[in-house]
Amino acid sequence: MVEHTLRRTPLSRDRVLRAAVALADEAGIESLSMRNLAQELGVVPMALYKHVANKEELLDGMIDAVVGEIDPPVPGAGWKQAVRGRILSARRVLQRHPWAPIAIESRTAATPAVLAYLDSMVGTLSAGGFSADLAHHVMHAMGSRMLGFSQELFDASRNAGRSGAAAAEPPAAPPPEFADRFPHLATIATAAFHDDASVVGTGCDDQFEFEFALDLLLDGIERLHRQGWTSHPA
Amino acid sequence: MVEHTLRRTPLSRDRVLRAAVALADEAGIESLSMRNLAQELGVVPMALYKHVANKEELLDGMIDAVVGEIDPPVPGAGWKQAVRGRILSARRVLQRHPWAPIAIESRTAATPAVLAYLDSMVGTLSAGGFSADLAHHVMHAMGSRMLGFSQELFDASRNAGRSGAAAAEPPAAPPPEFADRFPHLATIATAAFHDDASVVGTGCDDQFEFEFALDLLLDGIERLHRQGWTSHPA
DNA sequence: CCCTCCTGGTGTACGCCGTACACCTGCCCT
DNA sequence: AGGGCAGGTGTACGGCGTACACCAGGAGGG
Repeated sequence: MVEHTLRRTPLSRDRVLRAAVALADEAGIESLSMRNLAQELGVVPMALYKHVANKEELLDGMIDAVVGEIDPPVPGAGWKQAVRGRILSARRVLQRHPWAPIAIESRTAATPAVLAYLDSMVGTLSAGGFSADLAHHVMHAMGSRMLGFSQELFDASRNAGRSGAAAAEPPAAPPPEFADRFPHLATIATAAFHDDASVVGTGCDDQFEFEFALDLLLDGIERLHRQGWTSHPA
Repeated sequence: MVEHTLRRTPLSRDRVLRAAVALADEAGIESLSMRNLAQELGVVPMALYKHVANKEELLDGMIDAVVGEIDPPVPGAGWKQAVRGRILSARRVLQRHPWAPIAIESRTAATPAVLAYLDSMVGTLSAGGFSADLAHHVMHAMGSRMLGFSQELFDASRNAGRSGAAAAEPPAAPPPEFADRFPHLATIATAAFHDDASVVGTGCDDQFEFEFALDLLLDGIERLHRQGWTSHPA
């Protein structure tokens, strides 16, 4: 029975969560089923339920795991650099786990790790002299961007298809009638000075666009903060 | 056989789509199954497949239907008012169809109506004197907010529970340990000057927060536009 | 006038999903 | 030695999307 006792390290909530994250990373969130996950762990599906209550809780655990990967705030910097740096770290994390945005958005309530992250973000703001009032609105305004979401309308990276980093197929040249039906989109798409201009949502430098929006927000926030904004601006 | 021939108006793609939207509106997107929808229409599930290719295409059709509800741009105004007004209209539409954000986000590619909407938005910008370059970044920066998404981290309105407008249960008072674990969040939550201060994500004036973020972006954009921003700012 | 074809609704069936529930096994503690 | 319990197992149920074969009944041509 040696083979039997050595066959595998016993399951644990942690091992389940880690395997789930790995599976979602490499096969896409849509192939994360309790059955697939169990198979991956060499175990029968129902065994998982001894370690997570149900699939919802499994997802919550996965989210907490990835949110925990986000860098802690750098201590020295001012609020703006601290917030900016942390959000960019969050973005890096989410890029390692492309399923996470969908998973987080689909949850209705926040998980502990997410709350802790947001709490620390608010802490950075108050340390920077923000009123609770302004900090509150800022948190809302940043919304899910706070967690590194690019929240594009069509997010190519969100395909979550199989094999994770598999070569995204060449953007499938825009059909010729595209320019006729959507002339303005065609204009800004072909005016995409970055590397290659192909179709909307591709040929863009995602990182640039993300920082563009982030800095637009941060600059606006800084301005409000400096002029001591309070609930009745104009 | 009169009863038979009169029994119902025949199905059509349009009737299917309309019924699907209605069902999702009142019962939540999670109870929109081909089977439920068929039952609602007094028809066997497979009958639907004579009018939509599959569930994906059904969702696309639904999205196009609701995006089509968004007001056309008001002709007289400047770009800023035009964009602002249209986005607020989009938001009103999405509030009538709380399932739509989830549905739109879950799609990987844009549908025709969405493209048309975005195209017209870009048109407004170029008419306002925006370079293709800046207009491009602006579209990215606005992201899904363009369609009226509030894109909060935890969006209470996104519960999509049964019976649509059913009374959201009283916010379930924040557990006492909340303030200990997340002191900063507790601060901005209880400092929620709006009507009632209860827990993060509630007791906030959603409309106010949406416009706050929207104007933060629009003001920043206006500033860039006025100073003739181009790809190399600082 | 009949026959044929086509459009659109039907019935059955398959393979996937999450998970309830009863069961069994082997270890730890007394 | 024996009892309890943590943790892995097997079976089963109801729901999902949808493939595929079928059939009714009206339209159109001979």
